[in-house]
Amino acid sequence: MKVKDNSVNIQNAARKYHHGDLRAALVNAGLELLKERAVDDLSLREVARHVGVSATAVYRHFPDKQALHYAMSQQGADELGASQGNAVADAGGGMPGFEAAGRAYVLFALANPGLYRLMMTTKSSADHYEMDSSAMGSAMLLLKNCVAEVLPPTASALEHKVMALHAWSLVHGISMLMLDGLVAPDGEVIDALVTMPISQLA
Amino acid sequence: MKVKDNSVNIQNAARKYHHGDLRAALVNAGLELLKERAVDDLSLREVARHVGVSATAVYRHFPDKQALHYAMSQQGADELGASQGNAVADAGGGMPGFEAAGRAYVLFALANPGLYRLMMTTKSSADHYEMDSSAMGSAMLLLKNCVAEVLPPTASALEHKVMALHAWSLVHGISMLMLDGLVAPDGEVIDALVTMPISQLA
DNA sequence: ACTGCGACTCAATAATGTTTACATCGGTAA
DNA sequence: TTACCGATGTAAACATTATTGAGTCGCAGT
Repeated sequence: MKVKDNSVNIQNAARKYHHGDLRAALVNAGLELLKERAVDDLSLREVARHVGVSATAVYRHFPDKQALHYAMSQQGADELGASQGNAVADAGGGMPGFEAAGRAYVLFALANPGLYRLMMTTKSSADHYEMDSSAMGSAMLLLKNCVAEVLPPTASALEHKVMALHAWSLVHGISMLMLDGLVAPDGEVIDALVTMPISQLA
Repeated sequence: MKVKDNSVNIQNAARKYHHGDLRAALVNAGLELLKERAVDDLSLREVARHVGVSATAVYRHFPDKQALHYAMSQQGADELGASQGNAVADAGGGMPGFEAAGRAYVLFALANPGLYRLMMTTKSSADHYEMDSSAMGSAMLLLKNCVAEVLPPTASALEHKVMALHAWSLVHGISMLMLDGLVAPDGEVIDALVTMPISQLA
């Protein structure tokens, strides 16, 4: 998320002093470890060790552990957004696109349990009360677009909001229930939930 | 919040050696602290301190910290179930009861952020893949009953399952979004989500 | 070559979860 | 009553953690 990168001279490719973009390396290592550990079993020191750097080096790039978590969360949200974007494009937009986005959301959560939990647990720094901003920004935007494509042009802003909320609540709910082992991760059930109620809302 | 108190003879009232039902006291202290702290900022030692007992005493009643969490989670689920039960009864069952249960669920989550997060995060010990068992047992049962009251008698088992899943996913989703500050906790929005889609499903 | 500053290391601190060995209470059986 | 024993609690110790502060190293521009 660093902004400056107009460099042209030798060995640029971003700030690269001793290590070579430690910040990104830390985030990636963290995401890597999150594939096998739960977030509570993931220590700052272990991430640093995994990158081959002293534990305190982390503090040159993040004010504290939570900040690292937030960065990881953001990158996860980007991946999720990209995955959903592809799904929507493949489905050709419209209502099938909407449903595909929902499926992609749940599948992402099931494929990345630790990361998904982190994404939903990590508090956005301040009080937002806006569906944009937050780490889930890009995914949110996509959701809004899907809603806009599905609802008739006469629909009110409230209707848009409620439909978006409904869809998000639904996919988040199934995801968590399946991650927690309360519901078997059955593709047919996912399909049933993602398609049925949405089409009735349109 | 103490439950058992049918005592007739002198100082029985369950196992009470040095302290007097430490286990319950620890769970209650944990729940108390969860009202103001997040679960990650809640240490075993602090709970013990709050009860006025050594930190290692906890291990006479719980094998580890997670077990304490699980016990707290269970008690929270019971409270939630009771709250929903009252709501259903007040609404007189049927579809209004179903909606009332949904509202009660979301309101519980908003009133107990730390506890609710704990309840959803705490993994049930083994792999269940059953919507019963788990800490959310009583709430689950209530949900099933509501669904049974609302669906026609001809509905298949799958339809029951999907409708229950849909409802739970929905209320859980709104709850989390509001707890995370992504959506303002507006009672009207809650009502809109809880009532509208369910009635369309019936 | 010198200097400054950004990126990193080392050592230390307070706090945590958990284990081990020990103390104490209360009921049971002699 | 008295001696015991297991359930319950304590104290000390250990490994690990997040975070801080005082340094060290090396690239950049002068």
